[in-house]
Amino acid sequence: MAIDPTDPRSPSRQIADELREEITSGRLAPGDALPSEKMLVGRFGTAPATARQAVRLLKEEGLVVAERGKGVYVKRQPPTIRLGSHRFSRQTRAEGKSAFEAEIERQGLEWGQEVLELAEVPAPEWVAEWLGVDAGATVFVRRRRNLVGDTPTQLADSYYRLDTVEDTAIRTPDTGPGGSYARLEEKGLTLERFREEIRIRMPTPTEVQGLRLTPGTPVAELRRIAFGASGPLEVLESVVSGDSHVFCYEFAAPE
Amino acid sequence: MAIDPTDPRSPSRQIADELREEITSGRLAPGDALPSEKMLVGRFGTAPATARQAVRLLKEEGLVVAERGKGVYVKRQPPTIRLGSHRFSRQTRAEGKSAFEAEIERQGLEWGQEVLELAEVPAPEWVAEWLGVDAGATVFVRRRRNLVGDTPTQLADSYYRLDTVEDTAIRTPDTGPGGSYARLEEKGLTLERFREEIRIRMPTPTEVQGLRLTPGTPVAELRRIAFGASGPLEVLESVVSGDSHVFCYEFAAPE
DNA sequence: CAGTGGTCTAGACCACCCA
DNA sequence: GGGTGGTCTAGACCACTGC
Repeated sequence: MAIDPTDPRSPSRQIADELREEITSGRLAPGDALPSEKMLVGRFGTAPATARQAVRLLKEEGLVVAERGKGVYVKRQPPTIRLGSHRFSRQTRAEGKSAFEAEIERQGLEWGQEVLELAEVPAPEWVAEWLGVDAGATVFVRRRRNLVGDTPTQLADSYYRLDTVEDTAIRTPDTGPGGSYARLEEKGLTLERFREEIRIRMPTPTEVQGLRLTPGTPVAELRRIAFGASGPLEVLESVVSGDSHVFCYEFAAPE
Repeated sequence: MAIDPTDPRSPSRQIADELREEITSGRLAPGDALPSEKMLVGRFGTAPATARQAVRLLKEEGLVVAERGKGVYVKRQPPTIRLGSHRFSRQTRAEGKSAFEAEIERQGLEWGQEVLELAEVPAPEWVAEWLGVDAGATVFVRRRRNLVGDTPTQLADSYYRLDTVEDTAIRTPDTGPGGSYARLEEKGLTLERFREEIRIRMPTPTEVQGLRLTPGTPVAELRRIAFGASGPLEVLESVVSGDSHVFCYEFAAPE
C-alpha cells in the first residue's frame, strides 16, 4: 500500500502500477474517479509532485482523463466506429448515403459533417503523385470534419483533379445524396477499386484541438485513393481519433 | 525568443511550440540534439522544471527521444514496414516464406523471429468466438516476437483449434518453410479469405518493454482471422509498433 | 570528472467546478 | 468557499554517458 524504498521501481512508478492494477482488475471501473492528488499523498506518503507524476504516467497510457476542477477519471470507452472495406458499396450510394454516413447509421449513431474549406490549392507532394498530376499542380480540396453525435471523430481532406470535379456539386458545400462518390458516378466516372494506407502516430496540437482528443489518445492517418477506369479519381487524407475507431478489412487469399 | 508573459499559452507551451517549430521547419533535423535543459533555462529564463515540462510535451507527441546521460534528440524515422493484403499470397508460401518474412525481404530488410511460448491455453473470449469454439475451451497458442534487423517490431499470438494443428510442425518451434499457413495447406486446409481488424492505442508497460518502444509511440493491435472452406483456421492477435509500420489494403468497389 | 536527463522535495498561485 | 487539477519556483540527489 505504501512506498517500498527497496523496490527498484521509483515511487511514482509504484503508485502508477498500483493504480493501473486497480483499473485493469476492475476495482476502479470506467467513469470512476481516481483518488485525488492529496489522497495519494496521504496514502503513499510522498510529495505532491510524485503523486502527480504517477497520474501523469497513466494519462500518457491513455487509461485516465483529468477534468479540470473535478478530478481524474478512468477513461470510458467511446462507442466504436467500424470503418470497413464494405462501406463503399454502390448500393449504399443508391440509398442516398455517403460511405461514412452509412457506416455510422448502420450502428444506430447520429451523424454530422462540417465543411471547413473548399478551395483550389497546390497539390502536396504525395497527393500529386497519387493523383497523377505534376508536383505543385492546382487541385481541388474539400476539407471537412465528421461528427458522431456532437463529438468530432474525423478530419478528412479530399483532393480531386480540377477536370474531375468540374461542374459537380463536389465543389459546393452540400454534395447531395450519396456524397461525392455518387456525383462522380453520375458523371460516368465509375469507382472500380480502392487503396488504403493506415499510419499510426500521436496527434499534433492542431489535431488535438480539432478532434477534442484527450492526452494519451493516438490517431490514425488514413490515406485512400479511389480508382476509376481511367485512373485515380480522388485522393483522401483523413485523421481519425484512435480511441473510437476500428478498421476492418476482408479479402480473399491472393494467388 | 524569450517567454512572453502576456501570451495566453503557458511558458512551457511557448517553449514547446518554439522547439516544435524548429523541428517541423527542419532547423532541427532528425538525429539532432535539442538544447539541454540548462541551455533552455538560460535561453528562456524559466525554472529548470518548466523547461523539462516543455521537453516532456514533445516526448509525448513522439517528436523527440531522450537518451539517459546524453541528451534529447529529434526522433529518426525508422524504416517503414508495409503490411499489405497481398502478403498472404500462396505463391509466397510456395517459395518457402511466411507472410511476414516475405514482406520484410521484399523491402531488403533482415528478418528474425523468437518463439516465446507454445502452449495449450483456455481460449480468451474473443478468440473462442472467432474460432467457433466454446468459451474457455482449450486452444493451441504460438506466441512469438518478430524482429527486423535486431529491433523487435511485432508481438504475435496465433490461436488454433487443437484438431487443426494436430500432428503438424505448427506445434513445434520451427514451423518449416512457408510458415504455419504452408503447414495448414499441406494438410488440405486451404486458406480462402482473411478478415483483419486494426485498433489503435497506447502500449502497456509490458509492450513498451517487449517492443523497446520509446515514450510517445502508439501501437496498433491487429486481429486477423484466416478462413478455410470449413470455417476459421487461425486467429491472430498482433501488437505492432506504430512508428515503423504502414498498413496497406487494396480492394475492388463492392456492389 | 563534467554534463546529461530522471526523479524527488516542499512549497506557491491560478482557473475551474460544484455545492 | 473548499476541493480539484495545471503550472511554476528553487532547489536536491542519482545514474548514466563520454571524455
